[in-house]
Amino acid sequence: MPIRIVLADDHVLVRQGLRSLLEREKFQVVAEASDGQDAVRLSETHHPDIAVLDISMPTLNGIVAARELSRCCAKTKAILLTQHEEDQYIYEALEAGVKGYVLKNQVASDLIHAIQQVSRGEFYLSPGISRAVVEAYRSKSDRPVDPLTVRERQVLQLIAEGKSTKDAASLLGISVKTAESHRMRLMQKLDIHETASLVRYAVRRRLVEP
Amino acid sequence: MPIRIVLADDHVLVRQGLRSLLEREKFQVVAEASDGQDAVRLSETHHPDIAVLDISMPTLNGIVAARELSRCCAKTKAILLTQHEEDQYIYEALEAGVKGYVLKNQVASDLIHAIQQVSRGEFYLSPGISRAVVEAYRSKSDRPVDPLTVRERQVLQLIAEGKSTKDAASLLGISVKTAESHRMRLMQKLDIHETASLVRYAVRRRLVEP
DNA sequence: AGCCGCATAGGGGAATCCCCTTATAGTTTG
DNA sequence: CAAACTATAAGGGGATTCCCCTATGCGGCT
Repeated sequence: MPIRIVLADDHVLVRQGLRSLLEREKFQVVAEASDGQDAVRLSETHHPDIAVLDISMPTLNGIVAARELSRCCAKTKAILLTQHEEDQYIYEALEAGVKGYVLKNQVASDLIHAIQQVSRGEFYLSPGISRAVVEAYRSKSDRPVDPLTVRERQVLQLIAEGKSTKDAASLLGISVKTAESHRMRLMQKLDIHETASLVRYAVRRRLVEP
Repeated sequence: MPIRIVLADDHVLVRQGLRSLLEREKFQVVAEASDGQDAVRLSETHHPDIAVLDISMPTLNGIVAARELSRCCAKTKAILLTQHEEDQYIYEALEAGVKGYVLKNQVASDLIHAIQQVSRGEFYLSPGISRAVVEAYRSKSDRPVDPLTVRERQVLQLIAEGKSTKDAASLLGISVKTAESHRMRLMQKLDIHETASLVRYAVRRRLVEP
């Protein structure tokens, strides 16, 4: 029985390329998602062994999606794909229950190994980020976490992507007033008072691409 | 005789995914490059029919590399890959002699078509950017690296810094309504309709720090 | 001379943002 | 268990954004 995979990346072309790679290795890609919410939804449906998640995705980024997955689909193990190796989110990723962390500027065999290793219940980290992991753990005590809750971060990401509060609400399946509440509270927490600064904050935090 | 291709993208994983896709379609990938200089060098060596170039690459970005190619390897036709639907990129790309322009959030068949069409000597543009191309050709005489006027850029910067239109107006010593006019016109020019996207644009253009 | 882009300025209106308040229910933590 | 935090929802209201529209004066180009 082949290893079953859900594949999430917002670039269709990249996604199909990865799919082609994985299928060549006899993995079974049971579903593709172009955003975090889809990735979670499809994982709930298909119960794959592995979810390969790009970090920068609309609606839910890969880390938040991984956190969701560890709640709703404990069987599914998340492997994150990322472009940047100076990623300060490695810590959060590990905290979110991610089992593998693969850099996009590694060779394909790296992802293959990651999938095999993770599906055996082990961890996998791309070469070159071990240092970053150590860094992350070292500064664990004085880590500059942003004080936001998961929900607030979701709302923030959608706002920064250019969605209105109303759009964000319907995308998250909550009331407009609830979304407004989240938005207001996160702005209070961050001591930010306009959308513009909010967006710059989100860009700094790599919640969205500039 | 298969169509011979040089493939350039700084993310190895993405590159190998694309290669897998292309080889499935019986194209022959004769070389891979992880930056623009390599792409040019390898094209000089292998004289491929097509060079598939990611736009964002180290040393030489895809557009500059395409310009080099049109000088040194006239036979090789450049196809650009990009994430963003940025109008001014398209303009620069066409000026650089690019024959195809494919968005990463298009399906793989789009790239396949692009390669086939371009190798036949035609142009190929991903659906959804034709409008931008028309725009680009319409204003062919002046080169809008950034299509904004000085005043519009000033307003944009202040907006992106978190100032309200009113604040921007008083900082520039003009009427609120004038500032609003500038703001509206620059948003029209950029085809942007919310503050958030405006801020991300300003960050990309390095008008403000994220 | 006439057209065009640019900066200036304003009217008006619908939608959205920003911020205040209150309230309930569930979870986590001390 | 109580306290704290979180997610949910809602009412209200002033400020701002977003997008129409018109209009004037200035400089440059053909």
